[in-house]
Amino acid sequence: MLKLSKKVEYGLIAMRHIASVNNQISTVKEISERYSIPSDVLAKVMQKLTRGKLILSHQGAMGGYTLARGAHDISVMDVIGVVEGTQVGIAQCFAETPENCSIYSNCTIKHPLGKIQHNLEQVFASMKVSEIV
Amino acid sequence: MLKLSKKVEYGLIAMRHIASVNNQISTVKEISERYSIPSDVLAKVMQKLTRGKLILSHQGAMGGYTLARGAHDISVMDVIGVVEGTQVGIAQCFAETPENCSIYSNCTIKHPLGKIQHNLEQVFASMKVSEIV
DNA sequence: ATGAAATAGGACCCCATTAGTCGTATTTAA
DNA sequence: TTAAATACGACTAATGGGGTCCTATTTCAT
Repeated sequence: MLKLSKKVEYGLIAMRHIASVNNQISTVKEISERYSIPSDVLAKVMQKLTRGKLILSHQGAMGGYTLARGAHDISVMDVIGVVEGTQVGIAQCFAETPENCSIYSNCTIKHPLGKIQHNLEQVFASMKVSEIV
Repeated sequence: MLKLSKKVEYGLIAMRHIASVNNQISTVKEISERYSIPSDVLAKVMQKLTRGKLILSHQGAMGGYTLARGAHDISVMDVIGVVEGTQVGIAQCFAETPENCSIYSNCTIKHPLGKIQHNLEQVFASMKVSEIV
């Protein structure tokens, strides 16, 4: 409950890694071996980060990834949002299909949860990749 | 990802309900019908809240539950902590068995995640049952 | 030109956790 | 003594997270 997914963890580790080598090109192989991350899983995460424009991919031999912008300009929230297609939602009522919640119409805690949700987002948004040391 | 469990939602709804009827005795039947919550599930949640000393149980006919202290003195964090036996941990490294994490020794984001974890706890701790309107 | 090294991405499976159900025992007011 | 309530363990079903496998595509280097 309330746990980050491995995908997000891997994404953060990878982003930090690239930043830590001064944004020199880094490969999935290199990162997955360095941090003991299953390479197939990491590969998919990198592809999502690419589609989300947080990193740039360089295809072909000698290829790899670099950051798309400065590490101070990418937040943990950005990574979460891109890696998980959906935005953070601590309850169904903040997901795409609120009606799917079994108690939606009778629920009395939607508004306070919304406030909590907002505060959580701020926590994630305030930490930047550059601060992950 | 990062979602509260139904148990926690049910617990919050129940706590709020009891507070909203001025702490008069409330039954599982009453609450489960009012909010369309499966009564067996709610019953177990109430038992956990009782064991966690957030509410008082009154057994036997005409029994039910009341709050154990003022609604201003019970936080969302309290409810989460009691309903989920374990504390909130956004990653394995903050659970009872950190070593279970597949990348523990090579992980570079333990410290920053710890900081985020702390901030999240503050968000949950700062909202009280009395504020759930 | 060709082969090797890299990203791109779909299909599939395993398993742990969550959510819910069922059955039974116990307590207590009327 | 009965009915209404809590207490609680055992079981099942559903969901999602995490991981593996396979193939295609791109591009550098020889």
